[in-house]
Amino acid sequence: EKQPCMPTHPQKPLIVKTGVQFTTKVRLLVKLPEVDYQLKVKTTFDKDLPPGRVSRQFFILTNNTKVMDIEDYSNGCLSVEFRHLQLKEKKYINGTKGNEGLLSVTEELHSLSFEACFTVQGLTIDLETCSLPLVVISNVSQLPGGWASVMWYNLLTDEPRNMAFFGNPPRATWSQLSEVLSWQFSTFAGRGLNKEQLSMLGEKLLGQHASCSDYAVSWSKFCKENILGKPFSFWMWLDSILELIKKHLLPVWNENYIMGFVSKEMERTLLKDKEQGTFLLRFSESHLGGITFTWVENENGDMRLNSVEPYTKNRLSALPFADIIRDYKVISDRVVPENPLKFLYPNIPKDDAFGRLYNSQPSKVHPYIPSILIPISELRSNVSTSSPVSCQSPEPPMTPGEFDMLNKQLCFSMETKIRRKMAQWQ
Amino acid sequence: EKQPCMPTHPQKPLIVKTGVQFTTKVRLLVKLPEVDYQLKVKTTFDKDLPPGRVSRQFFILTNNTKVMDIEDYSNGCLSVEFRHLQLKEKKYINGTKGNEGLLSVTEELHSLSFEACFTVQGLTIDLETCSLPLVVISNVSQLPGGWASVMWYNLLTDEPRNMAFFGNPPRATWSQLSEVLSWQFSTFAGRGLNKEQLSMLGEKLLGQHASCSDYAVSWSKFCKENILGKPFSFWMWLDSILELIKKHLLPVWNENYIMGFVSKEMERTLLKDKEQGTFLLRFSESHLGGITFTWVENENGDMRLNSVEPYTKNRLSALPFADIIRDYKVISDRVVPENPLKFLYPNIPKDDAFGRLYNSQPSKVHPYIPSILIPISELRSNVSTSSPVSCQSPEPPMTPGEFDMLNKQLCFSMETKIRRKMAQWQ
DNA sequence: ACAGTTTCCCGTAAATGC
DNA sequence: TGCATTTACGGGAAACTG
Repeated sequence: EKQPCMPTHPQKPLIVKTGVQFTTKVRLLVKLPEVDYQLKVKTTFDKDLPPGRVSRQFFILTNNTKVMDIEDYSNGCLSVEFRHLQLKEKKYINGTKGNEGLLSVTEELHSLSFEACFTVQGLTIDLETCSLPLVVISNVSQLPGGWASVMWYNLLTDEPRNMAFFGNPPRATWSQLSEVLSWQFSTFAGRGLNKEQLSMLGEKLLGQHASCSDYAVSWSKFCKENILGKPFSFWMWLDSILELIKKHLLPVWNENYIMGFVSKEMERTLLKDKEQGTFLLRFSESHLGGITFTWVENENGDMRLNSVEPYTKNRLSALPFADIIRDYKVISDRVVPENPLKFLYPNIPKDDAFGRLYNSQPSKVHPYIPSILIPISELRSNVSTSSPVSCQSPEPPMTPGEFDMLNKQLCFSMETKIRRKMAQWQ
Repeated sequence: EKQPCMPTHPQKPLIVKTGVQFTTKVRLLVKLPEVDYQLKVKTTFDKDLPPGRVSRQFFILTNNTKVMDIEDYSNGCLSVEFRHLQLKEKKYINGTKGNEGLLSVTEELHSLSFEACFTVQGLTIDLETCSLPLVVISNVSQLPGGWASVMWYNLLTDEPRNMAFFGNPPRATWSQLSEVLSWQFSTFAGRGLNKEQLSMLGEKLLGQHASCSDYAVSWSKFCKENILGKPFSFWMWLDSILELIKKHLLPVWNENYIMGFVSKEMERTLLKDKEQGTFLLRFSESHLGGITFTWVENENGDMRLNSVEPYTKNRLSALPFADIIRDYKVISDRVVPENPLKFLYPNIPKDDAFGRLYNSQPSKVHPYIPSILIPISELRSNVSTSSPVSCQSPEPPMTPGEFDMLNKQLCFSMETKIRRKMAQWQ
């Protein structure tokens, strides 16, 4: 009967952080016969606790009762918006909390309930509804995990509230999952993932099953288990890249200049026959939130690929990425430093691609001599010969595989599906 | 009878930030005849409000009563330490707050009171004491202003609580003030200011009165009025330098490699006859928290001075200052870049001075080519001839003047005086 | 409109709990 | 002890408020 609207973290609905204000809205969808008194709505957190096991418990710190009002810009239905709500954890419930130890806090699902009661023609009517499952976090460091839960839940079930969802979470087919991943990039970074990029992600996540778009990925594989040999899971890695783009690479990403997700084999294949100075941009697979460039160098007729140590948010906040590309220099044995980056793959002259994105340095504070930071690599001749060519292209090999790209229509319908669901709560 | 001990911001006692925990301690200095019950102490914020005018009002959020205990490592006297105290502002006292509009929040003085009551041999005895004046802030951005107040108060009065002090604050002689300033640097940066540095500060603050160490500086001049032509006061400027040192320049400062405070004339005098490549380090006078180097260049037999655009905390957190000095390069018209910094004034070879402070780059993440940031200035030949030599040494001229350096003994006695006072509360 | 002041809250670091 | 989770709070920015 009523439609509640969810609290939102910046662009991330259904995640609430303790001690941070959130907003929620309920709408009464049925038209009531004239009610001559004001209709009060009360919101409660986790009203009906799941019977047995109880994990963390929270309560709403601030005032949780408000009167419904005729919605401004709408068909005159009643609605109420709770603002400045804030969650706090109940301490010392009864001894220890009975969490089964299997679920992490970001897999724990909660909900907001809304209740109202009114009398019409001697009839007392109780209204009640509640939100889609929420994830409660206490620090933004838990946001990626929480968001993974929200995505998985809404991707894989239509149940309005299955609080035990993560007790035995269903798998997602790669076709479903890749759609959501691309949607993440288009929503948060402004441009989705293309077929090739998704192909590399599929290989990374599925290995030998990558060719099968019906292959079902487990929740654990997606978000809980670490990538083999790395101290982070697939989603943590991907989300770190999303954050890097949002904060430091937005224009470059949106111009489609970042290939980003390329396997080692693919990189070599693409650059093999290219002119010296051809380069591409891709994300680090070994570290969280890093971007590097790989360029073609010609050494006595031998082609070889070099990659720079990845740039992370710290360095990028000192120096925008486009400027890094403009100014990057390699100096080998007291020769004049040279910028090895000439053509963005396949063959766009560097300045044609990045010219508009360069910063308008230098700064011109008069009596001073302007100074900029430039990134530089120093190659000693012994270093440059000590590593065999096969080691020059960094990071472990990825088995190439076929990958069924989702067509645009599917992609949109997915987007619509999630959007529709989210929209119910907005 | 009792000695309270003050809340502390990191190293800055007598300043309390709302919503942030602080600690305070009270000691009973007299030995009481055996008291067979526990002695409760209650602490109250601003217990006796000054009668008329009332400005902001605060209260202690957390539990404010505790039982005195025999102090662990001491002569067995009673003491109690309140931890996790937290201040919150009372809102909507009675309409508007009656602040006279003259004092800023960091000039508003407050205090903590401590009360206890006990009966001995039928006699009821009330004990009460209170703290030195406190400054309450709501954001760390107010810390410099608050600390200025604490310094000024404790420098210029021995009254234990004169809450109206800043209604008409006394002046400080330059001799008193310079001692405190030097003490600030030795306390927070590990090395005080020498005679020449204080001389430059004196000129900056006093102008033509700089030669007179008895000249009295007003509170307003020190902390409230902006420096002529600048959007900040003398103390805000100096404190920004202190912060810069604390966060980014500690080893360089403590090695005494930063001359720091040098007037334009003095700089020119010092460097005039020096060898090409001689440089000195000084703080920016035009911007908050900046450091630059000025070096000697020889151009067809003409000496000239160049200064680099000052480095501020943002750049220094991308690149440590010693590395900047090591790597700085000037490139003019496609010549091989050269580092113009050779000898730290007067004539210490650069690497002798800074060698130990260089970072141990590069980082060696194997498959990648390591990359570092280097600071670089590009000189176009037309630029380098367009500005007359007289403009090369930046920032407006400072009238040189004589300055009576405080001798070391005075310096210590000052330090002792403030320390003694602070110690009472610690 | 605006400046002084407070609130908000991310992101890092430290503390806490299990 | 180590890992998961929460708390603490500096710092930049937005919101507030006379």
